[in-house]
Amino acid sequence: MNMEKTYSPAGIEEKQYERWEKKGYFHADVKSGKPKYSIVMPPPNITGQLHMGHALDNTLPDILIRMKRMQGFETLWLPGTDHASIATEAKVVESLKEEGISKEMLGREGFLSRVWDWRETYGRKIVEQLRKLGCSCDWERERFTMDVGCSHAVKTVFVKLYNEGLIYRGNRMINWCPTCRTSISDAEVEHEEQEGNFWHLLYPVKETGELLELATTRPETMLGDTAVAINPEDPRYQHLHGCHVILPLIDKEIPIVLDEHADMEKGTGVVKITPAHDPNDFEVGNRHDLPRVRVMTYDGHMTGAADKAEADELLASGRAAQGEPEVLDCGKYAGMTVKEARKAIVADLEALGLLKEIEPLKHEVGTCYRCHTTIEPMVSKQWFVKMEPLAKPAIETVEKGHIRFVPERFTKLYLNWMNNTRDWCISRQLWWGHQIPAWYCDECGETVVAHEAPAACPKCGSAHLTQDPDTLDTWFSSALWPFSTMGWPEETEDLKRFYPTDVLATGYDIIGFWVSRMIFSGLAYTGKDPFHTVLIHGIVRDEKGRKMSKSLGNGIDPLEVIEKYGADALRIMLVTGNSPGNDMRFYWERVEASRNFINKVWNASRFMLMNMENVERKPLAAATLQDEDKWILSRLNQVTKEVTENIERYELGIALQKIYDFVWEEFCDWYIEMVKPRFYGESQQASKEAAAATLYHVLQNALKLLHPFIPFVTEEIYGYLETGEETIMKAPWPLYDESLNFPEEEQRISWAKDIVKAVRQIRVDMGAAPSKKLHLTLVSGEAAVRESLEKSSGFMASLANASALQIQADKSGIPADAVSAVTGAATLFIPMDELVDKAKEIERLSGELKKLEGELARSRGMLSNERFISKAPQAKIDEEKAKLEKYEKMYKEVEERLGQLRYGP
RNA sequence: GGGAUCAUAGCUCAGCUGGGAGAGCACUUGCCUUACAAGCAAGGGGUCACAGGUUCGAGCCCUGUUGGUCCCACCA
Repeated sequence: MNMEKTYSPAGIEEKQYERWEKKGYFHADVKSGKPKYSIVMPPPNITGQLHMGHALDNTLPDILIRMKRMQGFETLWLPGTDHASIATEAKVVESLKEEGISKEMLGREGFLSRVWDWRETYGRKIVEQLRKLGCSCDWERERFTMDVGCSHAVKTVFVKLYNEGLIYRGNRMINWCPTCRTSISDAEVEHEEQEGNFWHLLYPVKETGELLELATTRPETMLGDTAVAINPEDPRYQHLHGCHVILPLIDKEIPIVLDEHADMEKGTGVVKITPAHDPNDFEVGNRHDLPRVRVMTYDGHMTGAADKAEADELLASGRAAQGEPEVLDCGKYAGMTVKEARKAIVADLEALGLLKEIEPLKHEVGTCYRCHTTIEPMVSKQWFVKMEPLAKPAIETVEKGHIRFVPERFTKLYLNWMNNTRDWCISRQLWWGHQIPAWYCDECGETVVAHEAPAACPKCGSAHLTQDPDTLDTWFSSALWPFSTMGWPEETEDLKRFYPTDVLATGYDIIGFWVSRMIFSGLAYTGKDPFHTVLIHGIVRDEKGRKMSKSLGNGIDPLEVIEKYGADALRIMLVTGNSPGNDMRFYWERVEASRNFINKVWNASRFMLMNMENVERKPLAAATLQDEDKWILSRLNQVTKEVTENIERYELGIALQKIYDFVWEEFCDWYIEMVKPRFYGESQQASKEAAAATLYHVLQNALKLLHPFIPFVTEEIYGYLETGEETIMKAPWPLYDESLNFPEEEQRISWAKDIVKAVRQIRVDMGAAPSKKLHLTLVSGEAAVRESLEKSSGFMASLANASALQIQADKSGIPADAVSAVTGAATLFIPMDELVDKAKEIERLSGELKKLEGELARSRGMLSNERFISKAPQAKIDEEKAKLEKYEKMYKEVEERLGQLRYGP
């Protein structure tokens, strides 16, 4: 036995992980006859480092997988990484910028080769970091969202949905990010409250000459107005039905249309309609067949003559898709940024007397989730997934309970998302990602959607076709992750064996992005729910409760934690005191506390091993076990049951708390202390062997229960146990065993513990030095109790530091001025050498009496309540009666003792 | 505007189906006792946000109020 006094994880963790991996413990065998249990890892982006979110994301499934593996399941935890198109592309563009290169300079192919280099570096890095965390995933099955298999799945789905009419291309309102220069989906738009203005503009009415007042938050879009809407019911404007307004600045005549969208309650009840730049207006435009006029370029400037010419040419060629917007030459405003144009247009309107007022207004503005640039709604030709038919079964499967969210409240969030989802814009104007498998004929404009580039246009026979330059939304491939990683659409062995998966563990922030899309995809393409349970966790925040972010610089690097305290400590920290779906804060003190617990486990093991050096290791034999042995075995047995149930219910924090308390308090603070006299004193060999066997059994099983949480240290210790097993990873999970319940011994040990605690308290109250040996006398009128206490006398004397312990039936021979205390089992007396302060002792006992009075009042109150007696369950009533009896007995004892002190015996 | 969630010890949080308020850290006191000072022992500290209700019994269930956080939403 050469264990260090304190456990230091450095070196040990690497060593153990390397061994596990080399031995193939993580690898799932398709052919084994065991029941399967599978989880796919939420693939981390290859954009950078492992962060706390990843650490949590992967600690939770690792706990589940490790337990299931020990329980005898064939476990597959499938890891991988995500190409993260928009985020990665931005990162690489940024890094190129430092070299003074733009992606355009490299060209598409050159750029992509740079991104693949990036992927090589960072993809590898993050996978290494997951290893450091201790993740027991099957690296032989590692996948990447852009590897051949996943790409094949993506193309298959795209072609299939296109042929079914569920994927279409068209001119629709989309969210445009001028910074990322791509469209993004509705899900990727975040709403931020911003200070803005409500500009009240005046538009002259052609027929009546009056000035019609309307309010807008975006005056710069007015050049693209193609109508003004009023509510058909609005009494104020009945006379304007069928009239027109003259759009100021460009003197263009546009109609006044009647539409429900104009809310009579809001503003002046008049709304300007800009179909090309506002989602509502787009709809109004459709209803009234209004032209769409685009006034902004894709990089956020006002359009000019060149933009118009380009668009006109496209329109004239007849190749523009239906609904292609016209483009306006904004004249003097052309080329201005949106911000500049707003200023200029407002100034010009004011000069014309057409600005009535500026009303300050707080309003929600859509921003890009990546760069927080204000989103420009635009009409643009993009690819969309028709959501309604796909969403329906995905809603049903959750409503029917086939897929369960933990905690349950997230079901609502999911359903809300699914019920309100609109068609999903999946095309991105990016290079990094799955290029859309659609080709357009250069001659006739025909669209061909296929796995491979077509040799010739099926319509006109031309050999000149060009692939759509756009790529797919990252989440399009993520949605297929649970099955694309297992070889789908091929009917692979893996797919048959491990799909559907069991649990998906992820943060609540990506339920909409990812979870919902996996569910509808799984149902649509495989006909199966991709998993039965979604385990939702919260966000790891900093100690002030803020989100960890790069811009705040408050992020804690998990690797730094691992370096300083070990992965085990980090894992405990992430699990303790946390419940599913709730956020948590990161505290270094909590990491430290976790590390301390690990060290405690380490030292308990050291204690056992040191003492077992001279004792033969024998199996547990009921005949030789003492009360305290049975007590701890009984406790372990219950903890085993509870912990297993808690983990199976995903209550990992509770499970860990229970083992933690068991190991630290019951096992270390009590049992080990109880057992010391048996090893150090002159006990029988059989007693030592029983203690050793118990220690060994309890420790071994506690280590197993702990292993899913702290895999490294438990494996390291397990190695010292000489179990004959190769690894704790595959050791059988402890089972609850009815025959190891010892309720009587538990009762007796609890009596003994109460007595020890009472003595310790007296010692402190009386200011007796801890080193001072005491004479302890226990008095109980019941023979059975005396017999029981007799059996515990060895450790009681030791734990109470008594030089002599006497157990008797009455108070004979006890000095009158002895200090005393009353416990449930016995009254105890300690004669003090020094004169005891009588008044102080009376005060102490009076305090006790008062506490007991309180208990009695409570108990009697309950039992004298007729309705309690008639309505409460009998067990509860009996329990209360037993308590009352006990307290009455104790009260009598204390009272008697006080009488003696006050008036003499 | 809709929805969710939280309010428990000085701080951060547990508290599972309602049956005598818990942990970690911090604090006080005393201990280097041969597993561990990353430790041991003892202790202080809570009208479980507020107001009602259901119940024999409420931190837990119901209603409302206040305050905080978050999500969703096409309010010009």
